[in-house]
Amino acid sequence: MVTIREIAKLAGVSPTTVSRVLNNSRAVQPEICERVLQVAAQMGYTPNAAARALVKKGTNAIGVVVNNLHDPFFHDLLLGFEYGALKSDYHVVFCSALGKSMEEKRKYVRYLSNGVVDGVILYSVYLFDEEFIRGLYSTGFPILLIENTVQAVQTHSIAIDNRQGVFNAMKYLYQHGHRQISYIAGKQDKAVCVDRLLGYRRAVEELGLAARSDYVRYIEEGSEDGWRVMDAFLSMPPDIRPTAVLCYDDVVASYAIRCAIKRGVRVPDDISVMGFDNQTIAPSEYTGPPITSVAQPLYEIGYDSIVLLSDYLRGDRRERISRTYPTSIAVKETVAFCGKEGFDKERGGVPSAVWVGSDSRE
Amino acid sequence: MVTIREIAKLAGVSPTTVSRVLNNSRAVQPEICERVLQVAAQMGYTPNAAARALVKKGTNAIGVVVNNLHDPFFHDLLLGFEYGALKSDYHVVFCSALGKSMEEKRKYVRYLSNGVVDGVILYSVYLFDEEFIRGLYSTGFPILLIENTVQAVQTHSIAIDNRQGVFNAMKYLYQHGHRQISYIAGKQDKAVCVDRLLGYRRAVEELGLAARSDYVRYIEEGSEDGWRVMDAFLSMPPDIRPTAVLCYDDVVASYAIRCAIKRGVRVPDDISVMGFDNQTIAPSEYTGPPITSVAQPLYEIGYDSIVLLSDYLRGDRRERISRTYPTSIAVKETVAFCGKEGFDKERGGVPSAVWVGSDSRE
DNA sequence: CTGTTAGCGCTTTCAG
DNA sequence: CTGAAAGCGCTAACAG
Repeated sequence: MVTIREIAKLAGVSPTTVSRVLNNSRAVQPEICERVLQVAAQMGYTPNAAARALVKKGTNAIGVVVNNLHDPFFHDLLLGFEYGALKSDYHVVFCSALGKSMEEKRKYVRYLSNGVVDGVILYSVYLFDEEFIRGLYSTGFPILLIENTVQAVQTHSIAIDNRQGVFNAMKYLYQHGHRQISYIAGKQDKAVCVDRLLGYRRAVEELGLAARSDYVRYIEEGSEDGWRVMDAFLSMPPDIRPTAVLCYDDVVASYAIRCAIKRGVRVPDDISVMGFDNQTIAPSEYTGPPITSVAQPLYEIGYDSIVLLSDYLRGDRRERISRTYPTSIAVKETVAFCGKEGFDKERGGVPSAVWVGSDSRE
Repeated sequence: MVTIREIAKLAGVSPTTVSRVLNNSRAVQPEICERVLQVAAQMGYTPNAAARALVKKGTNAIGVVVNNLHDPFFHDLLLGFEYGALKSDYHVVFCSALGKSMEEKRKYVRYLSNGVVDGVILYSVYLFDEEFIRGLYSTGFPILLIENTVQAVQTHSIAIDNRQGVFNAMKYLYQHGHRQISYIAGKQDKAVCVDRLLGYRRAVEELGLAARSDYVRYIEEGSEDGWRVMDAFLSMPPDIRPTAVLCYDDVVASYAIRCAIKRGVRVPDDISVMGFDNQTIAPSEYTGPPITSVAQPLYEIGYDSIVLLSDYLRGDRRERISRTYPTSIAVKETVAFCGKEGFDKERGGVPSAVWVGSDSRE
C-alpha cells in the first residue's frame, strides 16, 4: 500500500505538502505540485479512506439500506438512486437484508453509521424497527427515511401520502360505479400498511360505500396469500360480493387476479382489481392483465433522496429534509385480451394480457 | 460519538481493557468484563469502523461492483449475493455505475479498495476495463471477477463457459433440425460477447452448418437494436433465410421476437429464437412467448462468490478461486399461445405467452 | 509557501 | 490479568 509518506520521500517534500497537493487544500509551488502528482500517479497512489475518514470525521459516502434488494419493486427506486449518485459527489453504497430480517438490517445500519458513511437512507422500516431508529436518531447520525416515518422522531423523510393514495384509488373505483369495494390489507407491521388501511376506511366512510367488516382481510404471510384472500371474497354471496378489490400493493393484486382467473372470474369484466405502487417490473411470473394502480414517483424519490441528503451532509442545506410526494392513478388498459379481441397487432401481435411497464427511464 | 476511552473512564479501567473485552481478544476478569459490557451497552457504543480498519488493515467487508444494479438481469445474482452475505461473517456492500460508465465504476473500485472493503467482486467488465484491472491486481488487492476473465492476470474468477454454452445451444437447434442458424452478436467490447461469438463460429464449423457471413450481425447500441438485426434476417430470401436465430442474450432475443411477431412471423412456428442467460425476470415490458435459453447458475455464482471470497480473505482458504460453472439449456414450452390452443386453464386462464420464470428462490 | 507536531479511535506489542 | 506507549495513514493547526 502506497502512503503519502513514501510519496513525500520520493518527491523530496513533507507528507503535509503531498496531502495539500492531493487535496488542493492550499497553494503549493507549481513545480513541486507537478512532481508530487507525478510520483503519486507513478506509484499508483490512492488515498486510504479509513485514515481519511478517521481524521476528517466524514467519509463522503452515503449508505442505502433496504430489505430484499433483488425485489423487482426496487427497479425504479434504484434507478433514481443511481442517477442521484451520478449527480452527487458522494459515494453511494447499498446494503441488503433478506426477508424482513431486522437483525441483519440493523447490523448494516450500525456498521455503516460508524465511520463507513456519513448518512444512511433507510427503506423497509417495520414498526418493530422504530425503537432502533429512535436510538440511532438520538446519536445525531443523519438518517433519511424513505416511504416511512417514525413516530416521535424528526429524521429526514421522503414519503408519499399513502392514505390519500388509497383514498384516491377508492374514489376512482367509486367514479366507475363501484359501491362494494373490499380491501386486501397488508400485515399491520409497517406504517405504510397501517396508513393505507386507514385510507380505505376513510374512503368507505366519506364516500358512503358498503361498510362490511368482512370487506377487509389481511395478508398473513407472503404476497401469495392474496390468492387465499381473494378466494374468500369471491366466495361471498352474489349480492354482497365485492365488485372491486383494492390491494395494498401490486404483488398481492397479481395474486388476487391469478385467483380470480383461475376461478373463471374475468378481470376486469367480472370484478375489478386495483393495486398500489405501479411497479414497473411484473411481480413473480405474473402474466395476467395489466394492473391499474396507485403510482408513486419512485424514481424521483430515489434521486431526490441521494441529492438532498448529499446537500445536507455537505452543509449546503441546513433544514431537515421532509417531503411528501403526490401519488397518481396509473390506469392500465386491458388490451388484446386473449379470446376477446384476439391478437393486438399494434402491440406486437401477442396478447398483452400482461403487466405494462410504466416509465422506466431507459 | 462514544469511544472506548469514555467507556474506560466510566468503567474505571484502561482503554486497552475495554478493547479486549469488546473483542474477546484476551481473558479479562469476569466482573470487569461485565462492567465494561454494561457501560458500553448503556452508552450505545459501536466501534468505529474507520479506526479499526486503519489499525487492523482490514475491514471485514466485501464490495460488489456492477453496472446497472437496477437491471432485472441481476435478480438471481443478487439473491445469491444476499444469501451469501447472510452466511458469511463479512459485511457486503453493493456499488453501481450507470450504463457502461467505466469512470464511475473505477471510481467505486478505487474507493472500495482503499480501506473500505477487503476484497471486491466485479461484474460487468469490459475489454477496456482490463488495463485497470491489471493495475489493481498488481497492487495485490483481492479481486474476484464474475463471468469474466482478464487476459494475463490471475485474479480470482468465477465464470461460465460461454463458448460451450453457445455451442450447446447450437447443437440443440441442430438436433431440432435447424441447419440455417444465424447469430445476433453483442458488441465485441466484452470478453463474454467475444467468447459467445467464438462458440457460434465453432459450432457452425463443427456441425457443418450453413456458414454465411451475413448470418452474423452485431448489436450496435442497446438491446432494442435486436429488432433491427432481426428485421434484416427476416428480409433475406426464403431459401437462405435462417430458420433459427440465436441471440447473445435474452433481452436481445426478446426484441428479435418482438420484431418477428410484428412482421407476422410466428415464433417458434415460423422461426426459432433462442437466448442466453435464462433471465428470471422478463426484460423490459416483453410480453411474447417464453424464450428457450442457455441457463447459467446465477444464484450459485452469487452465493459462492461471497462465501468463497470470505473464506479467502479470512485465511481459511489459500488457493486462488477459479471456477467455471456449467450451463444448461432451459427449454421453454410455448403454452397457450393465443389463437392456437386458446386459454390454458391450468396456468391461470390467461395466455402465458410470456416469459416463464425459472427458479427464483422465494 | 512549506514543514513540524499532534491526534482522529482503535489495537497491539511490551512491560508490569 | 492489566496498563502504558506506539502507531495505522492521514489532515489540521501552528510555526517558520
